[in-house]
Amino acid sequence: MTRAPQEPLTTAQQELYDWLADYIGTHRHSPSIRQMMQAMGLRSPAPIQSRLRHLQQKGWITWQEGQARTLQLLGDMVGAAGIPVLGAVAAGGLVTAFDDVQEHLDLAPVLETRGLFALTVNGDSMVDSHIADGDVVLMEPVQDPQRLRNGTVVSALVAGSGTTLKHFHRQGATVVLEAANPAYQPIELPAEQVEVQGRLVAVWRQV
Amino acid sequence: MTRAPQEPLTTAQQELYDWLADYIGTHRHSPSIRQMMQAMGLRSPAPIQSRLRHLQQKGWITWQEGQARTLQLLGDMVGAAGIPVLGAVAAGGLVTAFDDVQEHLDLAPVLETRGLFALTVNGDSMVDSHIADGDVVLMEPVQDPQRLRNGTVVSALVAGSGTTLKHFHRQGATVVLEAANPAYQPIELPAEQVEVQGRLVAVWRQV
DNA sequence: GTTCGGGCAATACATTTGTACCGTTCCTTG
DNA sequence: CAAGGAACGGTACAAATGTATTGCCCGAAC
Repeated sequence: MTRAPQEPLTTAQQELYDWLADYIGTHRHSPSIRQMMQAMGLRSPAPIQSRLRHLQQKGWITWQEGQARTLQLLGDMVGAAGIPVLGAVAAGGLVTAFDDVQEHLDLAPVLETRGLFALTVNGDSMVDSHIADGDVVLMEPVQDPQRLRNGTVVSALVAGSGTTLKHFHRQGATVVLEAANPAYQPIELPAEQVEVQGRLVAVWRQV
Repeated sequence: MTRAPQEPLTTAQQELYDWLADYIGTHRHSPSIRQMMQAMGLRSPAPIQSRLRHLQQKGWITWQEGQARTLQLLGDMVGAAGIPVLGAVAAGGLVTAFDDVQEHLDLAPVLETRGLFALTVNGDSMVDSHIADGDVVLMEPVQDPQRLRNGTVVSALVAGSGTTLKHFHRQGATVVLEAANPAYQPIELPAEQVEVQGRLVAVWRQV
C-alpha cells in the first residue's frame, strides 16, 4: 500500500488527469499530447503542456522527456490496482464511518516481484491461520532455507510424497511442518528430506 | 484467471517478447522500435518490424498502426499480475508435486472493475469466514440492496453508529447483520436503518 | 489600479518514430 | 540442388510527436 502524497489540482488539471487515468486504464498506453488536446476540446498543444508540467510539479505524473507516449500516472501506480482504501471497518462492534480516502491499495510492489508463483490451496489444514480451501496463495521462492524464521508459512516438497503448505519450524537437523488445524499432526522429518519451495507472501480469495 | 492461447514462437521472436514483457513491466509503457533494435543488438529496424508482425499474427501482441509506443502484450494481460499458478497444494495430507504451469493468476479483471474500494478489517468478528484482523477486503459498491442474496458478506452503515462487515440477511422488513464469530450477537434492525455500502469481492492479506 | 499565475491560440522546428523497399545471408524443407 | 521462410543491414521518407515561443484573456491577490 502506498500513500498518494499530492498537492491539490485546479479543475482544468483535474479534468486532464481524470481523462488520462481513464484513457490509460482502457488503452494500456499513454495518449499523445495532441490526443489530449482533442479530448479536452482544445486547438493548441500549449495548454496541455502547461497542465502536464503542473501535474508533474505536483507529483501526479511523470514521463521521459523527448520520448513519445511515455506518460506515467503516479497517483495510483498501476491504474488497475489503484483502489482507494476508505478506512477501517467492522470489528465486533461498530466503528465510525469513513468519509474520504485514506490511502491507496497498491498491489503492484508485490505483483512486480519477479519469480512469484501462486498455488491453489486444497484442504483445510491451515484454517486456523485463516487460509481456507480454494484460496490462492502467492509464494516467493526461497533461496536459502537456513534463513527462514520459525513459524513462517511455506510450501514444502517432502521427499517422495508431495507438496504441502505448513508452518515451518527448524529444530537442529530436524524440520517440523506444522498445520494450523488441531486435526492434523505435525510432520517431523530430517532436514534433507524437505525442500522448501516458497514463502507465503499474500493470500488472495476471490468471492 | 486467463489462459494464454498462442502459437509457438521462434527463438528470436521469443527473445523479443520476453524483453518486451520485462521492459513494459518495468517502464509501464511500450518501447519504440529503435529501442527494441538496440536492445536486441541490431543495427536496423527491419528485423524488429518482422518479428513484431509475426508476434501479432500469432496473437501475442497488438498495437495501433502509425501510433508510437502503443504496443500491448496479449499473453498475460497485465504483465504485473501475470503470476503462474503452479498447482494445488497442501491439504491435510500431502498431494502430488506440481511440475508445470497450469494457468495464470490474473487479478486484472477484478482490479479493473470500476468503483471498487477497499477496507481494512478491524477486529475478529469474521474470523470464522476466514477474514482476519488486518486483512484488506475489496468491496464492490451495491446499487440495489434488494437483490443481495442472504449470506453475502457486506459492509453496512448502521444509522447513527458506524460501518461494519457482516453477513447480510433479510427477513421481510428487517435486516440481520450476522458476525462469523459466536462471541458476537447478530444485529437485527429495520431495513431503513441499514445502508449497505458494498459487497465482498475478494480478500487480500499481505504477509 | 497593478501584478501574477493559469489558461488558451497559433505557429514553428528538430527529433522521434512507424513504415516501406531492396539486397543479402542462413537454415530448413522438399 | 532448389525453394521458401526468417533474420539482418542499409537507406529513405512522410507523419507523428515533444517542445519552445509569442501574444492574448481572465480572475484572484495585493
